This record gives sequence, structure tokens and C-alpha cells, in this order.
Amino acid sequence: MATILDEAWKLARVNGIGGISLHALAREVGMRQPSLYAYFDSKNGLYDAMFADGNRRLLERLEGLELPSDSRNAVKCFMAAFVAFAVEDPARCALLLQRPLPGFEPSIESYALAQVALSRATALLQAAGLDSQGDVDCFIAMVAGLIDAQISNDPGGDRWIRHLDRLTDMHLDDTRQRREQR
Amino acid sequence: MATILDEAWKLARVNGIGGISLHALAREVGMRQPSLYAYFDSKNGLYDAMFADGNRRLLERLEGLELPSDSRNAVKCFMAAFVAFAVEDPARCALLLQRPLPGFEPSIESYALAQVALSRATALLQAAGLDSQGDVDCFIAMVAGLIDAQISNDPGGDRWIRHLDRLTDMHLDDTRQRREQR
DNA sequence: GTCTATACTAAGATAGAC
DNA sequence: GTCTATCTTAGTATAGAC
Repeated sequence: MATILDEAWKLARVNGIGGISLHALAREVGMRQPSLYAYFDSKNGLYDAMFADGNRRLLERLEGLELPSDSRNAVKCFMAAFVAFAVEDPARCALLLQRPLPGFEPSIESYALAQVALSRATALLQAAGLDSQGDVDCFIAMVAGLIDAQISNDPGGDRWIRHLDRLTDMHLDDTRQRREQR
Repeated sequence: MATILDEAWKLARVNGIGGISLHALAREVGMRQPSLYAYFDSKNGLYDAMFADGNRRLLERLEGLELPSDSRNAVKCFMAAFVAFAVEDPARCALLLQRPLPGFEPSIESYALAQVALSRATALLQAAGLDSQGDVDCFIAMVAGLIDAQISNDPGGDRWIRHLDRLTDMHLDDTRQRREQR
């Protein structure tokens, strides 16, 4: 099962997340295509297992961080890890963060894993002063925009993501200033 | 030809840009599927025509704007129009701004149209003070992030895009402050 | 759990008549 | 330019033996 998922990720890296075929996957793991149905009830079942697997890896990565006590630095540390995780595997990033597969919706159990990571991020941002939902929304959309531009236009490089810390400061400072003005 | 493209956009709105089939498209325009090959040499030819068509519509929209003389307000006006254009048709937005179709690359002529719109945006941003490439990159990535979050999580609403003007001010102010500190 | 064999569906593309 | 007919490829899924 673990090896099947590993091979599926390999195929996704080469052909895109939508480019996985059960024939090709079976061939990579040394099986025949119908045998995969002993592990997944359908192709979407495979995607759901991958969705859960990817989110588990993300959570592992995030749990393993030793976050600085300063809340602003904690945000930077956390986001740097998140962005690194995202750009290191564009196909995985697409499955976890976008909706690239028409007809596929993660199961509730798998989706719950994704919610955990998001709530971790939200908690840190609130601790750093982003108290309103709108501020959190904007910050997360900004990070997603950086990731997307980076993967699309400069894969493997850092033309966009190198500005992450500066933009984080900008958002946190702006929020603080607006609070002080009230 | 114009009606074929219109029907193609309609299908894209319903099934997604990757969900267009030549059979379905032919049925919508009252033809048989092979007849479409009188208009396009392949399915990618259809996508290329749609890509060019979408960019032409975007340029029309942008040319029709009466931009304020103040450079900051000009940016806001321009970006509001761009964002409105993007969110009003997610499938078109995906074709023009992302790379949702494995194997499809726009032709050089079609791509040139897309470059025109981008250079308009860049010129306005520079006039408003975003003099470095990194600042322009970050601003455009931020706008794309807003659009993407809006379409994905709140289609038809304004939860993300309503912050556009505020974020524009934040970016322009931040750039100005950093320049003054030098 | 794994296999062979096959059903089923759908798509893009081509040949050649009109 | 449009048609009928067909080719070719490719995919998911199922039946049933071992």
C-alpha cells in the first residue's frame, strides 16, 4: 500500500496529478491494473488516499518545527516550511491546495486532515496580530499567490518566494498600524 | 466561427475548460464532430483560438477604461477591472492565467496578446512607484492569489477581492517607505 | 490478492463522398 | 464545408478462475 502511493506520487510528478492512469500505476508497482482494485474501490479512492497521505506528510513536517517564541518569527518559520513543502512537489501541491480533478472530492476524514494544518496557520497568525478574518484571508491568499507564481513561472527557483518574509512583515505591520489608528 | 467560440465558452463554463469535447461542441452548434476540423486543425487549435479570444476581450475591457490621472487610483481602477473580468468567468480565467491543459501551449501570436495586457499592468505599477521587478512580481502574485481564493472558495462573492484597494495601498506605501529609508 | 479476459465508454482524428 | 463511416487509442471497471 505504501509503495503503491509512493509510485503514484512519482507518476504524478512526471505526468501531473491528473495524468495518473491505473494501468501505468500497476505497471510501476509490478501488478496488473485490476489488482489495484484490491486497494482502492475506484480511481477517486486512490486520489483520496493520496490526499490524506499528502496532508499527513505536511502535518508531520509542521509538527517537527521548533517554532521561535516570538510570534512574528513563528509565523515566518511556519510559513517558510509550508512554502518549501508546497514548491518541492507541484503535483502534490495541486492535489492538496487546488481542485485540479473534476469529480474528485476528498472524503470527510481526509478533509479533516487538511483542516488541521489550516487551523495551525490561523492560530499562529492570530497570535501575531491578525485578529480579523479578513486579515487572515488576505495573508493566506498572498502566500498561495506566491507559491502559485513560483511553481508556474520559475520552478525550482526563488524569484517569488524569496519575498515571503518581507511580505509577512508588511502584512503584520499594516494590521498593527490600522489597529493603533482605532 | 464566432458562434463556435461562444458555444465553446458556454461548455467551458459548465464542464470546466478541460471538459470540452469536440462531440459536445459540435452538437451545440448543430454540426457533426468532424466538421469542426474545417475550423481548427486539432483540439489544441480550438484552445488556442479561445486563448486569443479571451485575451482580446480582456484587452477591450482594459482599453475601454477611463483611468484617473492619479497613478495610484489608476492602478486601483485597472486592477478592479481586471479582477472583475477574471472572477466573472472562472473557466476563462483558468485558460488565460493558469496552465490547466497538459499539452497545450498557446501559439506565439496568441501569447503576444497576453503579453500586452501584462505590460499595461506593469507600466501602471511602475508609474505608481513599484520600480523594482520584485515589487511588481509580488503585487501581481498577490492579485492572482486573491482571484484564485475568491473563485475557489467563494464563487460569486467578494470575501477576498473586497480587500483589493486596501492591499494595493499597503503595497504602494510599503514600497515608498522602503525607498525613503534609502 | 492476483491473475486473464473482456466489457464499456469516450475521446480525437482521418478518409472519402457530396 | 459538411456529411457518414470508421480508425485508433486509452481509460475505468467488472467477471470469474486460481
